[in-house]
Amino acid sequence: MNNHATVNEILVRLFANILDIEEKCLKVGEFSDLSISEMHVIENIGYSDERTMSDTAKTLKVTSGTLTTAVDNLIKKGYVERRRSAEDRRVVKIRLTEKGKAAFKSHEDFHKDLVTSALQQLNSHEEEVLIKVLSDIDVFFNEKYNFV
Amino acid sequence: MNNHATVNEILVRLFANILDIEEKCLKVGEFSDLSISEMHVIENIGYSDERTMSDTAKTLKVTSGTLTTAVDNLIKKGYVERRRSAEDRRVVKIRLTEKGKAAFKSHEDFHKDLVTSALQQLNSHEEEVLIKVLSDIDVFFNEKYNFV
DNA sequence: TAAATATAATTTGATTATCAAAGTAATTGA
DNA sequence: TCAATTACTTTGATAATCAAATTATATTTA
Repeated sequence: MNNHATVNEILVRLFANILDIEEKCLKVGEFSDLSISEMHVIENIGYSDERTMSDTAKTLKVTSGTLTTAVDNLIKKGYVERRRSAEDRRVVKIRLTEKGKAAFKSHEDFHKDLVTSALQQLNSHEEEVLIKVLSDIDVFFNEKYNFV
Repeated sequence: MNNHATVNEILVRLFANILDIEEKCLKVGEFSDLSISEMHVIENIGYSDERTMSDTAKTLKVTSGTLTTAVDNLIKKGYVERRRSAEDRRVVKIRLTEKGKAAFKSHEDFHKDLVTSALQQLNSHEEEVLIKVLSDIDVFFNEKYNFV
């Protein structure tokens, strides 16, 4: 029970810290004209070659109106391209430009670096446990709060 | 190296999920007139009996102007009280009202529940490793990114 | 197959969170 | 004592977001 309070405190702090580190590092890097939420849109598109607006909005958990304006801005800044689908002309497909891909890669590298730094602190047994624990928690949250 | 990619993916997903769960649970609960960021202000004040505006702004990492408007709204909604310090009349002290304390407790309980749920998945050895690992990472981030 | 319904995206109008810079009032220190 | 500093608030601007209305297209159904 005491442990739970500890974990809670550490998690709250870790959470705030990570968000903060991400934001500050973005602001001093090559792609500082991107906000965190714009970077999250890029991150979301970047894992696929091409995505529809509605799928992207759904996984980002924003309304399609919100995504439309976000994508408008990313297009203006040269990170994203938009085209209408030929099969279903209601559908709009978005993909990263070369600049978008570079930003995606840079953000991925930052993430990897963060994780590598963190894992370097651990011995191989701890690393194994951490991975198991994180997967378990991930699965569990998806089940328990799947109404979300 | 492969592990790092796994940890990265899980963390990104876990992060998004936790933020989302927090927001959605807040919206269906008793204190649904509070936004997440308002709840974070309450959380920050709640650990102390009374805090100054500048200390609070600093730990929340927002400007004092931002905090002033946030506190204005929290006062309007009845969660926070503000008074000028007698010792130094430039200083403004804020504290939670009874309603604010109730909201704080409710949010704490939610956090505890989340952590308890997560920890239930683990045996005691795993739990121990998790706590050590989280503390190590927390300390490490504070050192590595303390420019932030 | 024409009309009704559903779907995908955008636009509109609003709110909230945020910042930087300017302003106000109180305190400190040379 | 008055210039500089500090603590906070106000102002004016911008980002991100939503819900609801709108437009265009596709699907279903009578």
